[in-house]
Amino acid sequence: MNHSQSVEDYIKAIFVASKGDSASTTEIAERLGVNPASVTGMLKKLKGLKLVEYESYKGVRLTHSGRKVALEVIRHHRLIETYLAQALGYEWDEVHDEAERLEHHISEEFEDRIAKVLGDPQYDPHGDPIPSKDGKVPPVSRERLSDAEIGEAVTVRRVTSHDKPTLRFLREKGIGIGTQLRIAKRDEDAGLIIVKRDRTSIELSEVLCRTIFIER
Amino acid sequence: MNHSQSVEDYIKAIFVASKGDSASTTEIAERLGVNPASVTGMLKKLKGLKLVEYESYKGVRLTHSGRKVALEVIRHHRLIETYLAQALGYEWDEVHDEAERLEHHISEEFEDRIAKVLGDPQYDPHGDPIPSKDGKVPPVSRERLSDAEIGEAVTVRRVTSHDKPTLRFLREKGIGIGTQLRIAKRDEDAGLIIVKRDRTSIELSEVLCRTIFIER
DNA sequence: CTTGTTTTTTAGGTACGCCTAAATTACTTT
DNA sequence: AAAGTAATTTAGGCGTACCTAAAAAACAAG
Repeated sequence: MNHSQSVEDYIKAIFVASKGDSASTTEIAERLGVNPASVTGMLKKLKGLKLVEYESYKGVRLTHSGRKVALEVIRHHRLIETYLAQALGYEWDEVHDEAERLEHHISEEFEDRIAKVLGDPQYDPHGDPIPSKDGKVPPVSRERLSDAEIGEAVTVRRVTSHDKPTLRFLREKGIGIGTQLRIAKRDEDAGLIIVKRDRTSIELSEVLCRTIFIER
Repeated sequence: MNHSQSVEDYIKAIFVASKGDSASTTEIAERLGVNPASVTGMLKKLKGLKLVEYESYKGVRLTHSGRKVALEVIRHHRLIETYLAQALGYEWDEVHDEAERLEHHISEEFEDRIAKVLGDPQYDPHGDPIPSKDGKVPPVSRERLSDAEIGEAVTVRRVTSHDKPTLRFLREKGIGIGTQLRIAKRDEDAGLIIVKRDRTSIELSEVLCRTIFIER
């Protein structure tokens, strides 16, 4: 039940890499900034811990208990991010690194206390869902800003790009979770979408808009 | 400027072990729950990092820069303890372990933010002084409750015992930092000191009273 | 179905921080 | 000053998690 920081990092990486099906050694290696050869070694260890199902050359997937570990780590991460933003005034582009380091070192007690102070939040500052203690993941929007029609009024619910400069850019433009936008124009050639927040118009790249999830 | 958790733990242990003069290998080993042979190895490493002055069989002492590291780690530890107590409602007997793990993993940014939220506190929940960012240590009382005279009225300023059951006992008796007490009686034979808090009288062992520092 | 490319694994090695057992140095006592 | 005891260091190992280089398996294309 208690795993090394490395183990937790691998499990988390496997969880996000294997959307549904299984994850490849290479992708895990890339996510962790580690050599593929090192991943192979760790996968064998994780198999021994019964956290993954793994056969040479066939990819990995989390076991039930591996998935549980992943959700716990992600819960820690997102709760900490939320706490940093709400209680300590961090901006949404500043929370990730701090949470990344802290997530492995807080106790159950600490987790419970910050969750309580925050009123058991369901979403973190990026709109990412915070798994509950019993492993339930709150629902998320699957509609992308990039798919919205001209003239539509939408509310920003989630931003999956965690790139710092991008998040800072959005913040400076006054766009965050809960912001209301209207699609004003699209420039397909330049790959741009022009949106309006109140009366100000903002140019967003199509690529960025694919990471912004909305409610109509 | 950035050290491993082990290095930080050793430096902290050396700092507290070497009150004034130099620390012995054995004492450091005991404090860290580690084999003396392991300490020797680490001391050589620390010497290479210029954090300690060390010659075989002669004991260790921190260099200027080692002392700086120690004060930083202690600042982290005590700030976190204070934060846990003030912002998250931890009791003074619950803060140590959590702080011990977190102290190595918080950023400067985090340190600054919690210090600010707390209003740059000078003392932690046990009354231990919190070194300032530039390495100044606030003054502490050197008068022990065990040395107070019968009839004297005193205020508790610091408890250096960090033993959990002891701290819990004091808390349950309503004794904490800032509590006013009057020395009612002494039983030298039994090694007891009877104090009064408001109208209730409390029996404390002489040994415990030597870890309680007061203001008269 | 064979060849070439990509992915993955094996083999061998490094750094860190710990361990035990044995040797050495320092300290104490007579 | 010698002998015994205690503290410390040396020597040799272990586990974790990483690396590079080389071998092997899987995949893709003609």
